[in-house]
Amino acid sequence: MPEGHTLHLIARDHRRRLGGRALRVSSPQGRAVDAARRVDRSVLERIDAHGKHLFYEWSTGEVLHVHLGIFGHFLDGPSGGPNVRWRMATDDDVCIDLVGPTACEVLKPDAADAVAARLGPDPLRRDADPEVAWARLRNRRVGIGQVLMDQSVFAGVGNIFRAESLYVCGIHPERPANTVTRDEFDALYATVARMLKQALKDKRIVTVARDELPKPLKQLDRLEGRYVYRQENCFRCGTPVRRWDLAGRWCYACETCQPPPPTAELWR
DNA sequence: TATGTATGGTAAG
DNA sequence: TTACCCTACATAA
Repeated sequence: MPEGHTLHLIARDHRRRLGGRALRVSSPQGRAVDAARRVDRSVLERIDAHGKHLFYEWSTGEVLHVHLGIFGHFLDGPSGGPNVRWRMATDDDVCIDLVGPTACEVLKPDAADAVAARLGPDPLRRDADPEVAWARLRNRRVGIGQVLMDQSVFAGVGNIFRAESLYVCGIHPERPANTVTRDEFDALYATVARMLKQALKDKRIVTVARDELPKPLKQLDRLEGRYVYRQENCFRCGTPVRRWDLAGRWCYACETCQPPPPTAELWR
């Protein structure tokens, strides 16, 4: 159930424990047996996180592509359960199991590149280029809230970072993307980048600025430390937070701090 | 114990 | 636009 920073944490952990070693790869569940056989006993040379996607490069030249989706997660194995899609183990003590992923496939380099090429800039990566995001969003008429969640525009942004970054920038999610100014875009990109980096450092998502927090980080409940995401009232002004369904996902906004565009009001 | 919800994305229609 | 993937967790009963 990750947003982008989680995948970078996983990549970092797997790099440390599995990187550079010949691994025993299997699919106890049976669903990816052939794929596992193709890389079994080869060396895991490189692990890359791009947005919510993970890429594992093997000495065979092939690439394992993983996307966790809502349900997917890694756990330290061997877990014994019948639902392990993918297992990577060293000869000694490390065993990492993958359960319930949306994607778990072994690809040729070209195909893996094609997956990565569809993704927009991930602010947690050195190669992230904001201009790509700007170019992909500036002509779109749908709400900026929808565009922010589009992984081909911003890679790594999920529902929490969407709500919180738009809040911080004072932009309503229903503002058509093509009405977002260059200055607003720059602020939005910088905000998303800052939030992702902070979450990477904290290993959790606390978007409220440190000097606004009412109590120490460690004492914050799971849902605290957010301005509007899953909040009853706006953190700053107390206005009841509006929640509505946007393309199948809950969207949150404070319509005092984030003035709705004129067109949105006509529909209400 | 049962039920509902979720930080996501794809493929089918 | 809908169905699906098919887990973990919180809350209700």
